[in-house]
Amino acid sequence: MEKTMDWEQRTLLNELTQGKELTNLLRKHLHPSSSPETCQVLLEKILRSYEKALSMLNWRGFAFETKPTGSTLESPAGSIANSSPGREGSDKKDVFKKRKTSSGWTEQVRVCSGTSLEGPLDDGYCWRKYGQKDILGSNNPRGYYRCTHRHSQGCLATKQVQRSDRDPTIFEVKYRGRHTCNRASHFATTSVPVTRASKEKGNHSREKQQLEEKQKQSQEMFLSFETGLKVKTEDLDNREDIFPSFSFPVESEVENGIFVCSLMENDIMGNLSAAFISPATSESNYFSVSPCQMGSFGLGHNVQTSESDLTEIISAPTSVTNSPIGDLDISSLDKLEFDPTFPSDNLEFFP
DNA sequence: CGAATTTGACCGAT
DNA sequence: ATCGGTCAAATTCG
Repeated sequence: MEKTMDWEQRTLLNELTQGKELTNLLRKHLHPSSSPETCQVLLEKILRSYEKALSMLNWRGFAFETKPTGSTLESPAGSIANSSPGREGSDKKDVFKKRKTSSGWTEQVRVCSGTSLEGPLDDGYCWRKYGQKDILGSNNPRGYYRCTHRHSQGCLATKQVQRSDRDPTIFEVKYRGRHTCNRASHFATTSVPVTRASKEKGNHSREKQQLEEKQKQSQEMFLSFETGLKVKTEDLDNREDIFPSFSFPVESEVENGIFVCSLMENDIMGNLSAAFISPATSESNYFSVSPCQMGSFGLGHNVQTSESDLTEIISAPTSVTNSPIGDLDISSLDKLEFDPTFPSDNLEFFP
């Protein structure tokens, strides 16, 4: 029975089941005799479970294909039957069907890689590359990444990274999905690495020209995001195919206070929706997330919202040792100043 | 040897 | 047929 489900379904089921069980537990603890802390903890867990489940649903666009469960059900990800490399047989996963893939990118970030041709710095999460594509009309290929903990924790976050055509020091990064993993990343371990200096893998057994493309993601994300980040977001999915805004007060587990960009993705559609997306077109709201000290420059600016998808662009000057990025226009930074008062480890939007 | 990347094929949408 | 996103076998990395 469960054998036949793919991991997504299992994860989803697990989360929901867990939510239910936890809720029951909570009910038992509702007596005055119980400690409020316990309840609090349970509550958090419950929320997290549901959050995760919701994000999965959101992610998959919601379209399940009710399938005669229990029988057959090919081998989705595990693959058993497909012995031949090219899978033409085509029993693929249709357990969940993807809905239009077009929209759904939550946000787009422009990242200026610090030193000349470094890769697109790390954002504090562990990503695993799962594809790369040449994009029509672009000179540079686009790389597709998903959270390393996808299978282990069911974390659905993904991102795509593409070097800007115009300015090769800039990477456009689009994030989608929210991290539900415990960002197992270290970051305490990296003791202010300043020099990644020689990352020269001397031997180029195969020199595709993409050595630059790789050798990025190392664990020094620290410097990367610490410069502060301004984000502007807006609704980007036509509400109709989005989840009927749910709202958990959720207040994000900001345990480490590492940057929290990801947190808005889902929230945008979910929690914050009511608050933020009203006049869909306006270019009004932005959040500013400025996790760390040192942010001495944070210029945000927005470019135009893209045609249909309204993913917008935010610029995140992340640089290592660099002066405030010059290439992004400084035109509109008056109003967006950096607010130093921002709590570093607890973000709360909403003025 | 396990984990991450590379890369061409597959697939859904257009 | 084309394009963008994903899969997964093969390959490389650590």
